[in-house]
Amino acid sequence: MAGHLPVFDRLLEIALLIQEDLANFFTGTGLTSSRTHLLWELHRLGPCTQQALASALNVTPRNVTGLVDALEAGGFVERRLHPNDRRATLVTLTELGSKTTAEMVRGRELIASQLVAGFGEDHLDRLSRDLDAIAYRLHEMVNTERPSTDATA
Amino acid sequence: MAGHLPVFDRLLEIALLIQEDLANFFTGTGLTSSRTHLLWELHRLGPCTQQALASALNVTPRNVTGLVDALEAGGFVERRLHPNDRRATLVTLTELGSKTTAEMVRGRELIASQLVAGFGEDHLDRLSRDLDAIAYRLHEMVNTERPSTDATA
DNA sequence: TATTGTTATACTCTATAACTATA
DNA sequence: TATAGTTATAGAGTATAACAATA
Repeated sequence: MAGHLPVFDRLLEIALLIQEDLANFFTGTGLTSSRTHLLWELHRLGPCTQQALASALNVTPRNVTGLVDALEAGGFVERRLHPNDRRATLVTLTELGSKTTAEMVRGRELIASQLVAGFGEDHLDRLSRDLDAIAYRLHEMVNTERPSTDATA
Repeated sequence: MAGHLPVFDRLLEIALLIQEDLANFFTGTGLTSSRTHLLWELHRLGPCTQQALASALNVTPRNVTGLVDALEAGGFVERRLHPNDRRATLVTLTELGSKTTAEMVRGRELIASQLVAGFGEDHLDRLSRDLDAIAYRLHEMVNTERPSTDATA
């Protein structure tokens, strides 16, 4: 019966630490976490429209405008003409942007490997499966409209 | 050599989902995540000064002023006179605040148990230990000034 | 002199609504 | 008519700096 809270608390703690750690990692690049996130999606998606970024980041198009403005001012991305649609802009990484995302990839790998250094193959597999299960259940919980815990008035 | 990235990615995913889920849980209470966080710390610490809250939340005292203003307006907390120090205020939970934090405790336990439902005792222990190790390493990473990954210019 | 909380100011993220230019 | 991106406006979180009251 006991034993599940420690897991949850650890996960929460880890969630916060990962954020801190990642933030720490990018301090000095002049990037906020939102801008970092956009840059990361751009790296994953390749050049794309602001609409696509808005969907990927789950924010409004207006919000993307602001983030792209800032990243453009910082020299990380460029707005280019869309070949087929003159309404749209194609947001693309500049050289600095590419260098930065390459750095992000390396940093992510470094942190990832340090996190579980010394864990054997089987150990990693087992842990991965557990986390898979947990992530799956969380997805379910998020998508299931919470059945109202009767939060009082 | 391979196998650590999945773990990291899952942890990141879980981190985001937990946030979403918790946010979801408190939608309707009219509480933002920052205010929820303050309420939670107040629940953990008991009545305390804004300075103490600022330390606990790792934000500036000025920030706490704003959050307490909002929570006070919402009827969740009260500012009381500090018995020994007339400069300070003692922030305390109102009845509504206490009811809300009690709800938070229940919600946390519900989520926590659903997360690992069906995991046996040994399984939970093993997982807890793994997460302990990971949290420990993250603490180390955050506290160790990143040894400069040579982020270029 | 140091500390507690506040006012003043500013920046970032975020959202909605109305508008322009395309499609 | 619908879509892509923008301007206008607003609210929340956060920070620094200056200031009042109190220690």
